[in-house]
Amino acid sequence: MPISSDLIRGHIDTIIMARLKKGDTYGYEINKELRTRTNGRFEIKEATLYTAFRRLEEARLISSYWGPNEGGARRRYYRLTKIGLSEFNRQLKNWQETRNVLDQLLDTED
Amino acid sequence: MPISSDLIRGHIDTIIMARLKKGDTYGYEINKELRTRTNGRFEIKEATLYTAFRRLEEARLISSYWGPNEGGARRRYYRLTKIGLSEFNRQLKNWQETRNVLDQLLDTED
DNA sequence: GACAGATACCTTGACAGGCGAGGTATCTCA
DNA sequence: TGAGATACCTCGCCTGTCAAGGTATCTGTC
Repeated sequence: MPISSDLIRGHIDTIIMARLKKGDTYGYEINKELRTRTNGRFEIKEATLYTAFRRLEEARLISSYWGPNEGGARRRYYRLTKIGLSEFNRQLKNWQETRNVLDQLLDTED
Repeated sequence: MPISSDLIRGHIDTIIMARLKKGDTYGYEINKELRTRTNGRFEIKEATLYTAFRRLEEARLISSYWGPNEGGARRRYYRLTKIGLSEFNRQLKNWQETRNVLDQLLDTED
C-alpha cells in the first residue's frame, strides 16, 4: 500500500534533510535508498524531489555542488548546512509532537 | 507550538471521523473539543472544517441533520455512516503505516 | 431596548506543495 | 545503433488549507 501524497505533505523536506545529515548525496540516490529502505512503500516523485531541493537551497538549509561524474551522468550533490541541521532538529521535534497528538486524536477507545 | 497545516494535511478527515465514531456531534463542538483535548496545540480552522464536512458528506462517509436548537444558534449534526466507518478504519491503518515509515526515515541514528 | 459577546453556520478566493507529463544528456552493453 | 539505466530539470495542473468576510440566534447587562 503506497503512502498517499497528502499524508507526507510537509515531511518531504525533513526526510531529505534526515538523509543529508548522514552525509552528502545526490537526488537519484536518495530516491533509490528510500525505495529500498521502505520496501517500495514510499518514494518521492522526481518533480517533488527537485522542487524540494530548490526550496531548501533557496532557504540555505542545504547547498549543492557538482560531484565527480566518474562513469555515468553528472551528479549534483547536496550537503546539509549548519542552519539546515538546526532546522532539521526543529522539524524532527515538530514531527514527534504531531505524531503524538494524532495518535491521541485517532484513538477512539476513550 | 501550534501544529503546522502541512503536517496534518490529509488527516483532517480522519480526525473528524474518529470523533464521529464516538457519537454524533456538530462542527463548533468538534473544534472546542479538539482545542481542549490538545491543550490548544491543535485546532481545525473553521473554513477547513466546513470544507471537510462537505467533502465527507459528498463521499457519503458522513450524513447530517439539523439538531434540536435548544437555546442557542441552530446546529447541524453529523453522523458517521457505515461506509464512513470502514473508510475510517482504512485511514487509521494508513496513518499507522505512514507513522512507522516516517519514524524510520527520520531516525538518523543508523 | 440596545448593545456586547458567545454560539453556530457558511462562502469566496488565494496560496503552496506534490506530481504527471514532458524534456535533456551520458554511459554501458548487446 | 539502439535499448535501458543513470541523472538531471521544468511547466502547469490539482487539491487541501485558510484568511477574510458574512449571516442569524440567544443571553446578560446597562
